[in-house]
Amino acid sequence: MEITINDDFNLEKIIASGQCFRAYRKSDGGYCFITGKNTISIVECSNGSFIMDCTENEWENIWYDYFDLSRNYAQVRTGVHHQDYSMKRMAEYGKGIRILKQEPWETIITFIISQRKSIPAIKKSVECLCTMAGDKLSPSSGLSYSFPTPTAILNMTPEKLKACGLGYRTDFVIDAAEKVKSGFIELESLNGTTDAALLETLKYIKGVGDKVANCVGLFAYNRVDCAPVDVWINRIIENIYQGHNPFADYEKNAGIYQQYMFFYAKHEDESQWGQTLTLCGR
DNA sequence: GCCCAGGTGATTA
DNA sequence: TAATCACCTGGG
Repeated sequence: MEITINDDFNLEKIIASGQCFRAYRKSDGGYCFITGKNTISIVECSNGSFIMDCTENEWENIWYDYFDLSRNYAQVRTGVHHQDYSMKRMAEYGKGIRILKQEPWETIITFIISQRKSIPAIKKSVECLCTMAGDKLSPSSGLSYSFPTPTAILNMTPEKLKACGLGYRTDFVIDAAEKVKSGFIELESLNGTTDAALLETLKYIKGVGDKVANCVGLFAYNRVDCAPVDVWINRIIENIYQGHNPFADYEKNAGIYQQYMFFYAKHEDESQWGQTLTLCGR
């Protein structure tokens, strides 16, 4: 089907904004995403519309929410504080990014794995888990396996988990699987909780601290006021905001601004930050 | 071969 | 509360 999207929607930036670890750009220029057992391939046309290999029904029931299409990001970008020139610049730089609504279970595990790892290493570990313990999907896209369930993870031996490069995170992943499988943590029912309760519950899992919990809140539960702070965000706060965390001033959409900031920090050469941002006024 | 990567939890003062 | 440190492993 073909569709026109009248809002920020840049697949390249969405993938490069570090919120998902399995989506990728195919050699034919199409972009492939996966959630649960559903995969989609999207091609952008020269006239700005998009062609996807799914039915209208699948688009409306799965992908519309996955890409957070009910939110107007162009409008969100106008919410930058008048005097915050740096943020204005970063939001413009990251225009097209959207906050994906991913599977909570997969998001928990992938972000536990992400600690102290480079992005290529994270992707490799995640694909290894899927290949070893995920369900085989009908071919058509390059993603052949779903993300393994808690039970499937627990059926792997610790040795096999370690073979995916999990290292000391192996115990964390097992702990997460046990807490979810046993029902100690009910991922579905967390949808109705407050942010504070959600983060607190997630942090019962070993290896889930402030940063990972906020990532899960933002990228799986669509809590766009959650603003995870990692080393890249910290570099901007130290170098541009003189140690003051600006997200306190952006309450309800803080997580979206955080994502613009992360994308900027990650992709704009650090030697340019001062010129592009600080000299922009303030 | 070295350094460090989208953090966290334990330990110490 | 705040600061310090070890931690598996692999990519650059």
